[in-house]
Amino acid sequence: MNAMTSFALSTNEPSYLTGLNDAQREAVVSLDGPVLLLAGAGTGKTRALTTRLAHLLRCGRARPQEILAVTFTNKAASEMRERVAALLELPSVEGWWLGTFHSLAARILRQEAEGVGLKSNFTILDSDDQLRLLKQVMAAEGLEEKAWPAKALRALIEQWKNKGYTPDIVPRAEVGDFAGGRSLQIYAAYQERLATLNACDFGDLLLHNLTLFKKQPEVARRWQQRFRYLLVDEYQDTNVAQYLWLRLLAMPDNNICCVGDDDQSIYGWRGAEVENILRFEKDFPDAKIIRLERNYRSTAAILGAASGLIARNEGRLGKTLWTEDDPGEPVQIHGLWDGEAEARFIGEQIESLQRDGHSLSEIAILVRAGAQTREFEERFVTIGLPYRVVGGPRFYERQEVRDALAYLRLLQSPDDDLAFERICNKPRRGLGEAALRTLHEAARQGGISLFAAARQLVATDELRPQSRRPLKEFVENLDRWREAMASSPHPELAEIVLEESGYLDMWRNDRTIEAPGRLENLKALIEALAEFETLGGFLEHVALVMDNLEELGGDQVSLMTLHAAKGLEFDCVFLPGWEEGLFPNQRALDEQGNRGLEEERRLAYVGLTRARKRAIITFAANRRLYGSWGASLPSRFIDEIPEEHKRLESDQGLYGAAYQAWGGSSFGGFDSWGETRSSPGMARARARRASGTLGSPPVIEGEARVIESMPRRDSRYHPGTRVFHQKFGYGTVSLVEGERLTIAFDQGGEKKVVASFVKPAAEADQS
DNA sequence: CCGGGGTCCATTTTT
DNA sequence: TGGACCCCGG
Repeated sequence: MNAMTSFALSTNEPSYLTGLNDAQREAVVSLDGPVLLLAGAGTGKTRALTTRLAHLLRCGRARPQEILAVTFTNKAASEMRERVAALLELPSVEGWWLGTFHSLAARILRQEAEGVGLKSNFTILDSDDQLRLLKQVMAAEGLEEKAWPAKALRALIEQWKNKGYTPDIVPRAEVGDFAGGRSLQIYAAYQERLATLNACDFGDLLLHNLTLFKKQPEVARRWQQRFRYLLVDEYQDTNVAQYLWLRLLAMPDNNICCVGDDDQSIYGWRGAEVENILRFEKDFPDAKIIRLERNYRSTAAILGAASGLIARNEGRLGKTLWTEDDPGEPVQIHGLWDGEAEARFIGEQIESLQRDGHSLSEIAILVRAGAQTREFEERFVTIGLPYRVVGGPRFYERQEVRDALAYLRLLQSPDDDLAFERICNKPRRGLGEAALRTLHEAARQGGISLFAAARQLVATDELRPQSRRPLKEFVENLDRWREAMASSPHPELAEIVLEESGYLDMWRNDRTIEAPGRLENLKALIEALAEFETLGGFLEHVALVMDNLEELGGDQVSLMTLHAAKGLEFDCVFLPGWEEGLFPNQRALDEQGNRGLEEERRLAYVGLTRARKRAIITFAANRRLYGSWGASLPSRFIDEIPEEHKRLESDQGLYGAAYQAWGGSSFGGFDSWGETRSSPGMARARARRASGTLGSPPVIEGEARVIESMPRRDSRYHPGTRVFHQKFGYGTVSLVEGERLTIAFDQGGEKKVVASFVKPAAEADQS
């Protein structure tokens, strides 16, 4: 131990320990041996974890290079990096072994690639590449794609990899009859293809690590000795492969600290094993278990509601969250007539909160399934309430970005066949299917890559001139650009490539509404490129950090799934759609039984505990599902929230009627309850009839206020005016009612929109 | 090579 | 209901 630091420790406590509660402090200073830190929602787990890391260094137990700190997401990793750097007053923690499972495994694998038959510069394929490769393999195996969807096989292989199975050790029982029982054979062929391509998919990163450590114990030993202390975040989300990897690396000293919350395990369907955390004490017999139970986030009422709910689950490790906070308001529960009324109600509540000075960014709507956001979006567009949907398509997954990346990958590694295939005819160069088939044939025969085959082929007359000419030009271009890599900085090179290949022109000439956005994205990509030293470094980043470029909007309500909300918090949280079948989700129940129900309940727990001050649950008595209407029952989870922590806001007996239904009594008051299905038209008519009596403020009131708050009447719009809307693109005004415009959008049909949300098409064109 | 139209399907999602 | 995907016609 370093003399200086131990001196500091013995005389006065390090400053970073002040302000921690007893449990947190214990979590920080219990450095040796296995520690399980059970950290309930909002109990300051990240703080404990980062402080522990800082403490390990400060008291000289380990040097940065000897600590392995693992998270699940890039977001969590960067947050941890920032906080550790801040704690230790370092400019950055560059080079430390702090990252996601995948990035850390990739880093190890780059150093050990030969051990599993790869070269150190292997390519990391994302799931899109993976799918295309799999399709090729399946075709080669003579499987009909229609009968056996490649996506299903990808899912199967992913499951196997999650469990740590290489093709040679997949248990018989795990092989279903997919592809006529040949799934395992295809898995093996797929792995072989990957090896030939010098490529890995995400699952391989960990799997290769496991294989390597198993086959070469001395390599394993080297890494075990290197990492003297391990920190693991969100341990309840680990799958078998990750678990095995951690156990291996932790040996022999088992200085491993796992942080997690069994009650927040919501990724079972993705291979996460709650059992990992439940079994911790058995895995590590001398483990120390520390509970963080003091909550710093929510009111006592919210905690009471959430705790009461989660207590229904069996097989928990058990925690009792408490707070010194005010009881606050009980959780509100509102029954509404249908989804439309629900959206209207929540819209009004938000406007009311806004009037009371609440910031929209402190309000979230958390739904069970992504499709539920739609109804809210429509409503919010109509009333002009700013919102953002969290978790849309991610930046590096966009078509244009992936195309551009394929160009860069092809420069970096000429033998990247998947990249070659992706862009050899983008923009169109007349290299269609026929030409590609010839190329594939030549490549297979010569045992070379597509690019190498192309180079050979253009020197012969095997291809017809219409293909040979553009292919020759393509090959020459690639050669030229690759030469330019030496002299031009890579952002500049990227620009040259995209320009000279005609790729940028392709989008400039594209008349669809997406085109300008795509060009923007390409610009952003080039800017991102500038932040990296090398092209290779950038590509590694892209492969593993499929991040969204954080769009910093103004003051907006957040709309997202419950899953996406994990780890976030808001003053006020709306939880719509708490209905049997929707939430808990019927499919989860059907497929997983009680296990599924418990995971749904944990999801409900996660939802409630996102709220700091206020949580509002709603349910609809009628819900349109897949186009047809059905009556729905309030979720059993509503019933499970302790009485003293909830307030039932019964509208015209709707709530009571529906709610009592759970107790087995009949639904009174509504003649439609008996019907299970009815036509949309009828339901709509009923909804209209009912909305006036449901006690929600009449629609007109809300809209009148919106109109008042408008600066002045905008006379720029008339029927026939061309306009542009941020989300819907271009359209033509068909009706003007004060500030409310009815617009026929070129894509997406007719919608009612507040005038301030659009601008004349002519203005949009200029920018 | 595009788009119209038919068909099928329908949690949750990170790396 | 709506989207994703596929097939075929112009």
